[in-house]
Amino acid sequence: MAKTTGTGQRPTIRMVAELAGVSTATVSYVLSGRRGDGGPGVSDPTADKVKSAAERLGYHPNQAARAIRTGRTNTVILSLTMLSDPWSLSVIEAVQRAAAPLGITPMILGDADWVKVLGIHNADAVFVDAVGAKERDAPRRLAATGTTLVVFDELLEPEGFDVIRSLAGPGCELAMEHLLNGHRRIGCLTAVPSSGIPVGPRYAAYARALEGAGIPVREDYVGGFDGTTAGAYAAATRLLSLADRPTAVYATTDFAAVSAINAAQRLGLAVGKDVDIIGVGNTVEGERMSPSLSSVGPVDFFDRLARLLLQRATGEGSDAGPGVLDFPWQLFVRESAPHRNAAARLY
Amino acid sequence: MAKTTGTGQRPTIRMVAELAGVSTATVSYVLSGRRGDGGPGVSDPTADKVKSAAERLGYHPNQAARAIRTGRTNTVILSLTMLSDPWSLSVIEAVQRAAAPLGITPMILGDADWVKVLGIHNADAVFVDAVGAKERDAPRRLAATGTTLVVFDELLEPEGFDVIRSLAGPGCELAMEHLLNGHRRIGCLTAVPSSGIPVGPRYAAYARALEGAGIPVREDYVGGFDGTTAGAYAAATRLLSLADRPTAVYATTDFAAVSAINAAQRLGLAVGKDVDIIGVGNTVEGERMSPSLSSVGPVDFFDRLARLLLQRATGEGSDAGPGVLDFPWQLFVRESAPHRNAAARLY
DNA sequence: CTGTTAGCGCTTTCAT
DNA sequence: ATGAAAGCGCTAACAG
Repeated sequence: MAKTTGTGQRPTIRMVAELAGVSTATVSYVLSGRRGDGGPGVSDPTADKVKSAAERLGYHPNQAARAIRTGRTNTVILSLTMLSDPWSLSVIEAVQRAAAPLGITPMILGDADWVKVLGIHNADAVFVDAVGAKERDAPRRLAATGTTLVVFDELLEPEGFDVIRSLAGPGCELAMEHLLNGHRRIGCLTAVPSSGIPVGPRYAAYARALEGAGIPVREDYVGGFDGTTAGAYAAATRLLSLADRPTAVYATTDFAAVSAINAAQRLGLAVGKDVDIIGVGNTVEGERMSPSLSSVGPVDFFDRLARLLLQRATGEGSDAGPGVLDFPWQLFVRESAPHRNAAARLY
Repeated sequence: MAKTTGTGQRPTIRMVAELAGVSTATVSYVLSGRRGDGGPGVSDPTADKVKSAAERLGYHPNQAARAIRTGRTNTVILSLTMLSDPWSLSVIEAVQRAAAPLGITPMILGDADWVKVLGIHNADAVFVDAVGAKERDAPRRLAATGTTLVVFDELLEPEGFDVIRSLAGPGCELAMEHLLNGHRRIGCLTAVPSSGIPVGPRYAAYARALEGAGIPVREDYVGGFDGTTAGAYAAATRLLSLADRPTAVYATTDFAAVSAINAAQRLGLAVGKDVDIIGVGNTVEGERMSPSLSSVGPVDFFDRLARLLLQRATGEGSDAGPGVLDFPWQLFVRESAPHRNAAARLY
């Protein structure tokens, strides 16, 4: 078997140049694009020599070195907390689809400690899916030192970086309105911080909607959990095991709603009949499961997010500077919480 | 509010040097470690000047530039197909735990196209969780050009890279033996390629074990699916809806087993009683769910994998060269497929 | 059309 | 104890 490759070291542009009998500049030119501005600028014979030399050596330009010169890494970073959440997978999928044709590689950062990492590593653009309470000014600082950021946050104002807002509040109210049209005993599943008190606009919409309907918030109807699938499952089981269990459950994320559906079925309840369950986020997982999950979510969210991120990464799209991107929300009525009317009320 | 940061450009070591009134060499020295070999080599006053200058500028050394000099990126790449699989999450978690104290950042590559990416981007070490049929020689090529690789594969031989084997075959036989001790109608859930024919050692163990027990493989007992959670759920539903449904289900991955449990419960079957379900992989998700999932899996797998990867990344641990790392497997009997004896047979 | 050269930000001898 | 300077692999002016 021919030993086609070499020494255990990565081939450099210089080795290619030597093997092809040309200068490194020519190699760089041939491999990375046009020279100057106008005409062709390369002869076919030389180009071929270079290409075959590169091929033989298994040469690929060192991105770190290229980055240091051009300032571009051909990389975008996705900082994703909760990788197990289908929402994250949808982000990844959409960004990958959009990045591939541009020769840009999406790298995923599962680490919660994105602030430190982004201070050190460079990417053409970075998406951050959650800024914690202690890091509210980190995006501004990072943006000031040259990091191109797109953050997903309901409250942050754009200061040198883009903010994506999903308008979850109004969206979640859609979900609650849907349930209130047929239910009065409505439970809630929501991830809670260690303090134990529910927070965030998605939970707020629950409380506000109940209040608006003149229904007091029952503490035993609020199932706080730790953010894990197992936790959601346990919380749902507790809710649905109550003597006067809720006839509907509003979950602040789709994945919690999926856990609730599984828990309900385990308890022998017919979802969409004995109990209605609605989620938030409108993930494909929920859409595909059986019974399919009713949910609310932004329209065309992931693709537009991906488009913005890559536009920022490439610098293309002569759009205006950083700003806010809002997403209109919509109600997706499916099997787990069908339409109800007066005749089909569960109370 | 004081405008502490500057121009929208990342501060360089030169800016720090100027602000501190020292040379770039000194800055580099202060911030990255000892100079020379022996004695201290830095005076406290200068060190302080440098540190405070760096602080004020929000300076962090540019990793790309550092990489080009040192050849180290302080990065490991995890190439993970099937990010939704809890197995992948366990890998990520373990590697992050092990990498953090070393100042190494794990980057996740969700892209299936790892060969191309690894040819371009550098990392101190790379873990690859699956090599497809068309890429069998890619690891060797990459290793020859200087990439430090750890691949997870049952068959590949180490040629300049490490191979991790889980010895799934013998492990899966453990699972089947467990089920055969109480069942004769045993179904199988397994992801199948587009060809539609089940492959791989995990499925082979199923067929072999049945054969060994003198039980023919029934085609309608083999639930092939597309690798997604939803697909596994559908396949399990089909299996368990058969007139003479299997009394036990062997799933070639834990996540498929979890789907099977959900499907069984949806159908009103008591898991661990009416039907036994066992998985492969022994993930924490399975362990924590209710009923807890019986499974087989390697012992201490993720931590040892992480240890090896980071050892390769740092070059520490004066171990021998690349080789094969085998993992002994073990049966974990939990609620979804309890111990059975002659008296408790379901046939 | 091709080669020479400077320099990106950083580390690292080697002088001082 | 500190600084000057070379050079990592690459790209981009500018000559030729």
